[in-house]
Amino acid sequence: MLSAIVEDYLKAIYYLQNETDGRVRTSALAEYMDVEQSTVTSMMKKLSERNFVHYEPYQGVKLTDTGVPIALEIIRHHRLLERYLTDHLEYDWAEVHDEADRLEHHISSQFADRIAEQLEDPAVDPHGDPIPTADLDVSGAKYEDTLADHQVGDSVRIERVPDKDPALLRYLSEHGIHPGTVVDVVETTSFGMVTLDPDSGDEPVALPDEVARSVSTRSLTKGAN
Amino acid sequence: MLSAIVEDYLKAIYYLQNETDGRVRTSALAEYMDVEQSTVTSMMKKLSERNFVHYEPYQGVKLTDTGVPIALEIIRHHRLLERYLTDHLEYDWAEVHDEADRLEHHISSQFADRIAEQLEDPAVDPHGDPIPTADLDVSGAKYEDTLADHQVGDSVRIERVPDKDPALLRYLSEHGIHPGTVVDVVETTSFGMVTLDPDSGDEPVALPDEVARSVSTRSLTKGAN
DNA sequence: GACGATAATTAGGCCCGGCTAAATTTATAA
DNA sequence: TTATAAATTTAGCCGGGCCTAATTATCGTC
Ligand SMILES: [Mn+2]
Ligand SMILES: [Mn+2]
Ligand SMILES: [Mn+2]
Ligand SMILES: [Mn+2]
Repeated sequence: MLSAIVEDYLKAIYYLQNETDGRVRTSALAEYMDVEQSTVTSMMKKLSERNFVHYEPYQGVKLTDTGVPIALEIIRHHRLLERYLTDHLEYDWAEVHDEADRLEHHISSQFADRIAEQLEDPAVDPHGDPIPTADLDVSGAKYEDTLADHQVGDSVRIERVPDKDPALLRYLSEHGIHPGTVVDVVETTSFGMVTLDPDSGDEPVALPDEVARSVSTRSLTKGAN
Repeated sequence: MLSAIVEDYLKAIYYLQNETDGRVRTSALAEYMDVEQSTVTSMMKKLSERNFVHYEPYQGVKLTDTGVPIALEIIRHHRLLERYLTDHLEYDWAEVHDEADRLEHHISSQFADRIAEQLEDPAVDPHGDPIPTADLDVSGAKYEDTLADHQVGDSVRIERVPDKDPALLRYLSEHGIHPGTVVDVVETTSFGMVTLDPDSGDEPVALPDEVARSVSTRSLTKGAN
């Protein structure tokens, strides 16, 4: 019915419209999908034709009520697969993304349901991203702040890390940073660096601001300054 | 690198050339792949171009030494997946074929190796077909005779059943026929019917000759007539 | 309010994997 | 040996998903 490519476009639009909180621009999609803008334009016309998106020339696109559940279904597949690969097939969390990104389009919903059952309906994937339920509810796990939003001295719990960069994931895991890890913010600099001290006893870790902004957190205690 | 379609053609050629023991004809491939003959012709030219097959116009094709391991790799994926789906994900053996036929093209070799490890390197899939080893050795499990080759009174063990027809698989499993089942041949008719009496105590089962010819067996004891 | 930079779309083309209809080759049988 | 039937290939087309180059729209700035 739907090609893997079409599904990937819908998923990309879903992500981007939740980030920018509005219409998704052709340029943003082209960058995200790693194709030329003209390719995006022609694809948007087709998706619009099929009623998956609202498309206004020169103004960007937005998923329709038909498009959203398709995107969510694929995201459910993706995150369940990541969870399954790490929990049952000994994958490292840095390896799962690519495998899940292919398989998400080819497993049946029966397959998804079976692995969900074996995993006992997990709420989040290995990177802390919420897994939509079987009826595509995604209300759980809205992360508000990030590592970049805290003050020196704050104690915070890591909730979610970006899942697409294996090098970053390996770096984080080498320094004991996972969803669930509690860290103290020990330093922030004017030139864009955040230093964390994990409660686990691991050595302090330094992260550039851009990374810090992509790591979701929950505030535990405010620092005493 | 290789499209799922190309992989399916190579797999089909592999099957057909082992059945007919020679060149695979355009018509046979067209039938098997459910496409027009002209489609097969143009695909054979491309596969030949890429050195996956020897193609002689009007004479059919044969896999090259480059083509064979590609086919075997996919067959390995297919059969490992079938085994995994039945053993670890509660699939019925009648359901696994379609799922495996899609996923075989999209799992990494890492994925294949991990499930092989979990299954402890199984020799055969749920239908009794041999699973090529990681280095693509397929010397194990060569089945010589079929249900149609036996005499009334013979006791035989079922070794392998055809895996593509869910209705047949359901019928067989309802009558207690699986690889490993031992049955007595109790009747053969001139109008193409074989009747079996399972040792398990299940009721006798009747099968048309064409099905009987597709069920591989091992002879245990000759009947006393 | 017009101008230039930037973003987006259009035009036209390529490769893939299908199709139908028309040749052409091979096989069969008189 | 030759005619006919059957199998196969060729020719030409289509949709999907990509590209480059050319055109057009939008937006921030003077
Ligand atoms: Mn994907
Ligand atoms: Mn993830
Ligand atoms: Mn397949
Ligand atoms: Mn099988």
